[in-house]
Amino acid sequence: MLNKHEIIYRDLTQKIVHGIYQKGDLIPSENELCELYGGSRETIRKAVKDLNENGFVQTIRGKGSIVLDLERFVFPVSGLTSYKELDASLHMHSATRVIGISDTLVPAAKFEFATELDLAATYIERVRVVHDEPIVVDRDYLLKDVVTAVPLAAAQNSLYEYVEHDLGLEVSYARKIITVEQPDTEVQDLLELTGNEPVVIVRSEVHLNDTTLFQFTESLHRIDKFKFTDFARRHVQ
Amino acid sequence: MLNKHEIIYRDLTQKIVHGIYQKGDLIPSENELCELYGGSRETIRKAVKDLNENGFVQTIRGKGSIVLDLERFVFPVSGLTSYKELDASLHMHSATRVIGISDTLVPAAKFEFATELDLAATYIERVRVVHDEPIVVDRDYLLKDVVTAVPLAAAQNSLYEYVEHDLGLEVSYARKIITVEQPDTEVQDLLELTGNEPVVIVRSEVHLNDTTLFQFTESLHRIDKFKFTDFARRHVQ
DNA sequence: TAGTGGTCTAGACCACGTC
DNA sequence: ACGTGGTCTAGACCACTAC
Repeated sequence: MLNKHEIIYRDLTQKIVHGIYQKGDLIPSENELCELYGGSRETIRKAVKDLNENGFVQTIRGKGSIVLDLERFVFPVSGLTSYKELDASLHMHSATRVIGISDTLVPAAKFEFATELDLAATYIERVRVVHDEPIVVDRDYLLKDVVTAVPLAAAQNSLYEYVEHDLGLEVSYARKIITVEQPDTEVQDLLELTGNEPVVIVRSEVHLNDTTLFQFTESLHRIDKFKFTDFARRHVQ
Repeated sequence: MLNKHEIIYRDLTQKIVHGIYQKGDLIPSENELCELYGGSRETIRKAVKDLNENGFVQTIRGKGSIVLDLERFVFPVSGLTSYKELDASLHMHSATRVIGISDTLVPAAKFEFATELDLAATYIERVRVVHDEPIVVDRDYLLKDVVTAVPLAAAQNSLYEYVEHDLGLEVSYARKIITVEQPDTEVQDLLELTGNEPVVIVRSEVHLNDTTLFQFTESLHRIDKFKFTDFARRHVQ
């Protein structure tokens, strides 16, 4: 069940995406939106705030909310979105090849935020293939404390769908570190790297809603296929 | 003048940073905060929402807001923060070397979001030096339509301070694209690159509060010094 | 001056966690 | 049952923009 402000948000984004409100237009004023959707102003304002934060509109005091030029859907760096979801929203027609699932300990050396040692985990290694080219190697460590086992089908389809839908866990937030490094030989093979190119590595530490540490992830991207985008707002400290 | 919810937000962040509320603790409940700060619940909730979004706490329904482990201050990828501000908040002790200021047209080929051609701009090229090592080359194009001239002192100190404080403009949002590419020879020289290493390039298109396009930026980072962090929350589409 | 967004309030009802 | 956060309301006052 969606909240009222989410329903309003979605309706407005749809109207922007479908050109009912066009780039440069003002969307209806907050008071008009109150009448249109039958909501109070604070509720409408939550929806409009989300439009702002996601780069759909720019709100200007005394004037209104202007629709921005949105050409937004390339690979996002920030955010916490599963590969499966990206694939769906970007229509990438990508395939996933599962290299292996096994039991290991989390390699604490790789994850500087890993404070505890000898964390038992299920290790999943996958390659993302787009147009027959390997683009990304994903290495996931799901902590045994939280997820006891991972079926192959979940790794092939979507880990997050399994974790959230089947297990009923709520993935909530992550800390990420992005670097550029020389890959090990296994990754060189998997990504079919010929020269000595480095790869972009996004390492993250993912937590559940109740702050439980649940997953470490390493995504290794071929640099020639790496193109991330971001929409940022200025918040002065 | 700060808003009430901003004052409350700052006070709470200070208490977390200084350990008055420690990692794993619950901060006072929203009702208690209402009494503590003499505000209504929606006002307190705005402050707490900001704490969540910036990774200070995790709010759990029926339970409270738990202080997270914060080791947050490395170079952020997302966000829109000037180098000068990063320098100050990270205590990087960096220096800026201004290579040149001149008049040019914006090289539209580099910025795929640059729709119009032949935009007149002031071009500023700078190198950021930390511990005597060149780390980043910043290339800024400030549109002549908005900023007629840039004094050398502004380039040496902080462009954003000049633009926001002296000119009274409000920098508001940006679209960014992050890639890894081979640099041109000038950048190789400036960054003292010996081999054939690529660089990380963050290109952005920056707008003012009133949606005016105002600046194009290209930041070229040495990959061995590149380490970005991010705090991300999951928002399911 | 009228309309816009920005902030804040006091109160209501609900869903969830704890005990 | 009680306290927690999550949502929504109706109304107020202010600051800014446009005319």
